[in-house]
Amino acid sequence: METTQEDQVLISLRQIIRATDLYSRQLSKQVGLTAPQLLVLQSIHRLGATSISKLSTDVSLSQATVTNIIDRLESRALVRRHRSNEDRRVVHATLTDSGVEKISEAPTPLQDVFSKRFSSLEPWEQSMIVSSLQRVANMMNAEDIDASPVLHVGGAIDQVHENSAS
Amino acid sequence: METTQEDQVLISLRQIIRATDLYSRQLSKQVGLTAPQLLVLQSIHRLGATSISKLSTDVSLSQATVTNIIDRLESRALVRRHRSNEDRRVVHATLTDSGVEKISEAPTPLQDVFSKRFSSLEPWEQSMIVSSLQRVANMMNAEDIDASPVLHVGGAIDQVHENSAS
DNA sequence: TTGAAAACATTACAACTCTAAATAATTGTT
DNA sequence: AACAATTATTTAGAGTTGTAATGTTTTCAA
Repeated sequence: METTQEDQVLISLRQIIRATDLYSRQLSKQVGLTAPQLLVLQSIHRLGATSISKLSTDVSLSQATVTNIIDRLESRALVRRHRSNEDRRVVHATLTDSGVEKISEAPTPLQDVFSKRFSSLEPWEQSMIVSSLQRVANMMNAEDIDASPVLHVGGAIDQVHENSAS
Repeated sequence: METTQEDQVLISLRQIIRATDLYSRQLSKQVGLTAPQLLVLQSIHRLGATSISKLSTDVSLSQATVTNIIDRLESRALVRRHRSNEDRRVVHATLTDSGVEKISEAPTPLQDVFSKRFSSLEPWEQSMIVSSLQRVANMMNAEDIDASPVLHVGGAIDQVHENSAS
């Protein structure tokens, strides 16, 4: 039986998902934070005091999951919760001092190896990979997008808004 | 603040992982099987009576996880276990009749939308996506593979087999 | 042959993840 | 003002996943 292109997609995806998970656990040992925890922390850092729901869409996790993660972060005093005054339904999360500190000492949420190798690729290669990933993500979420004409492949690749100007 | 290419990778990845998870749950409602369960079932179908460890590398999951999944499959009589006679350490898993039936009625382990849209892409587009995914997977696993500069798309998959006895 | 090391599988445990239901607060309608 | 509908978050419950520890069986060497 031969492997189709689609099979290859599936295989790669599983490997990627697994690698991501393994790295998360490794991270947890080294820094004391799992990848999703770090992700949420960074998101709070970036967005300022935001609602749980905003965080949830930002990191692509359900509200319940974010609540769960914040529970843990709060119990370690990396994050603090307080209800908004304008709208007492919403809960704002902010970083504590140790939360900020923790972020600064933490590595990337992606494998270091990956970062290193990825950044050493040619810009066009990076773009190709990014646009492929985006296409896959898009094709998977395509419930609403029924006939979305977007994504003209040619344009997608040229879309290099980042010029590695280091 | 600007999003780098690497950020884009991370974002897409999270979306893909989430989409995969959501689909798995949807599948579970429709067919009564989660994606990894289906995956394991198909793997047994394809490989014949194999050991747990072979299955585990085939579907990119840990042994413990496969054991766990097989527990569930066995309790539903989709799979049967029996110890090998040649080597009584290993456990073989085989499909029952209802297991085979289940497979035939199950959809792809990937979103139907995805399959549909992916298969409607031009061959070169498919190849580009596959090779991008493979590169990502490889860059993430790159512990052993130290300086492998090139990925010949065809052969890339076999590389992952090797699991170093350092 | 016997004992140590290795290989295979399972168990125990902890984290993550989701959906659905429950709780709390706001908004809109009458 | 009171009640319904909506919005935001949390809780409850179940499945997936991995590591570490455990129990078996095999292999190998003295």
